[in-house]
Amino acid sequence: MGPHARKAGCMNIKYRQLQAFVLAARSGSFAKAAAELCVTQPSFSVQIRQLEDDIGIHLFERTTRTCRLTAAGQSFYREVAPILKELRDVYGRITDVGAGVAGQLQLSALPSLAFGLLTEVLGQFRSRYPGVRVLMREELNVAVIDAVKRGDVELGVGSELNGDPEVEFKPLFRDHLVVVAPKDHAFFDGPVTWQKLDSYPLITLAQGSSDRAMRQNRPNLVPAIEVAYMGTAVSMVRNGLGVTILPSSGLKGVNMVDLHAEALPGRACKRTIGVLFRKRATLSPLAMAFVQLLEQIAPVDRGIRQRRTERS
Amino acid sequence: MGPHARKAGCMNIKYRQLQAFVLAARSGSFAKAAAELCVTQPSFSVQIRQLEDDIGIHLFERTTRTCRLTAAGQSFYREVAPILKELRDVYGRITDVGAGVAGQLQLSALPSLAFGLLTEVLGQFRSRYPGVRVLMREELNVAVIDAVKRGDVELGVGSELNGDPEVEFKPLFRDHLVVVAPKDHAFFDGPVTWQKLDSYPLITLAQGSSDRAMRQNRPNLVPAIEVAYMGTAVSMVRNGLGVTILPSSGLKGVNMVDLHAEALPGRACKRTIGVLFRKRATLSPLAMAFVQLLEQIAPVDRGIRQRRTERS
DNA sequence: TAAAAATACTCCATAGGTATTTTAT
DNA sequence: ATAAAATACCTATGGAGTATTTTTA
Repeated sequence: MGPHARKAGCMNIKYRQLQAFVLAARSGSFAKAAAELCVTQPSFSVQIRQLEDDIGIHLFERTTRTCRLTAAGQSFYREVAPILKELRDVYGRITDVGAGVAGQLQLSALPSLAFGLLTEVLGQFRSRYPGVRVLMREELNVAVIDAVKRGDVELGVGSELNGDPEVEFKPLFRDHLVVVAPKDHAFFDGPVTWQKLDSYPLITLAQGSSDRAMRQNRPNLVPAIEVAYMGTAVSMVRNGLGVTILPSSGLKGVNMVDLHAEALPGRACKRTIGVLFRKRATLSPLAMAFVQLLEQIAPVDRGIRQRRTERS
Repeated sequence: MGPHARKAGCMNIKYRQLQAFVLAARSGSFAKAAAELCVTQPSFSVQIRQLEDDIGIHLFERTTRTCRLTAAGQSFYREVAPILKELRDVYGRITDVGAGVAGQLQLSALPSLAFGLLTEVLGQFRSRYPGVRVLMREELNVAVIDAVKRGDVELGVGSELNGDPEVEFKPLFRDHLVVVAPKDHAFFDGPVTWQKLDSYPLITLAQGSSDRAMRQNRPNLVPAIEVAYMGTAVSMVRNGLGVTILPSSGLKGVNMVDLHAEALPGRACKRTIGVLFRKRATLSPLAMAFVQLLEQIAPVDRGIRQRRTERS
């Protein structure tokens, strides 16, 4: 300890001393308690003695053979023991969080990703960290970035968009819009273009990247049907109601039997999907593990996607 | 730390680390918190770092300029802060007890002593330790010894009687029975004897040392009046109802105006008054202080008593 | 006599200090 | 440029060890 150790209100509480006291009070023997604390008996004796010196009162009435609590010791025990237990519990919990066997991971992702890729990643994540609660929000890209920026979630998965100065972006893979239609549909006779979409009933998602791209590439295009969920759109396509535009990353999560998807050229049709997190925030071990899993799985995922979309 | 430090269930909680964490969380600045904790900033930084290492999770999201709690840090703070406060409170209380500014002193004394001597001692004791609660029982000598022996009270004041092996006795002064009568009473013509008591109406206390002595020295003596309190007996004497026998130590507490007291010879008329406490129980600082005061005041007290009783 | 606590001492880990560097505002 | 945190290094306290003594049941 330094030259001017004890100043205003600095009380010299030592956890070990209190722990030693509680153990001794419980077992009624210094030797036994010392064993429980994994220290030698002399060391233990010194701890108790120091605690008594610190607080200025004898807690044990002892001979060399026995030790029993004094009146003060009893009341101190009754007060301290439950507090120490609470402290141990809380400390244990946070340690569990540190070890990844407890805690929670809050993340926000694009609905298209939540559907396919993230479901897979989360599956592995949960088997690795069964005790961890995952809170996943599914929202539009701007909302994802906003949630990350405000600290509502630790991790976001989506595109960087304009790039916020407070948000870090770690790219994972390229995503592109595809047209989905029945396998033998006339749409796939020749190259896929935005113009061709004028000729068939179009099913679109009310919001999202495909909607945005459509407004940029073909502003006058009027969708025949607008739906909220990708699954709904794809199902309608399978039943011959029309064609739809989806981000390639979302395909994995939907049933593509009898359907075919092909990349759509044009502006705003490609984007880079990645992980978003607060700039210079140290990621929790859980978040880091999650990102690592994402990095492992995402490229594989992209491989599948390209095979599908590049066949024409 | 020794060779095999960390065994079963030994978690390495450090009060200082937690205290540092709570302070930093509160002030949002390591430097400020370090000042509050009366340590240098580097030392403080190290503490926080070590806590984070111990629990395996980052509690602060920090740059060299700022530090704010991570999500885990926030929840840890909410859990730990109140526990630490409780701990400080409890520790503060027991320290107060140690310092004698709080706590309680339980004692048992003979009624005759409680009246005079102990009232004086307690006056000084209370002015020295205003925060200490004193619980005084007034009871017969056997009950005093019993209370000490059973640990109901820490200190007893009375005579040793037969001497119990579990009870330590520390003599203070000699006490003797005196006859109390009006100043000019015929009783004081010539030496005081038990025989003479036959000739005057006797007022006695129902129980206690005077009663016991009477049965030994003059078994057939029948008291004219039996009362419960010394004050009552003395008042009756002053009003000419008779004479009474009291222990000299009790005289100080009663109004002796117009009265005179003189020592009574015979068996069981003298006894040594002292402090009683459990053998090899370490006395609390409060009890020790009390005993010290008793030792200071008791001899003075005895002096007064002797002057009064030896005048004849 | 044996068992349990206290004492004496030695040693190393760690808390705390000072000086300095880094970095974000 | 400045202020705050991090780093590096040194010192000394204290905690833990072993060996021994004391004391009482």
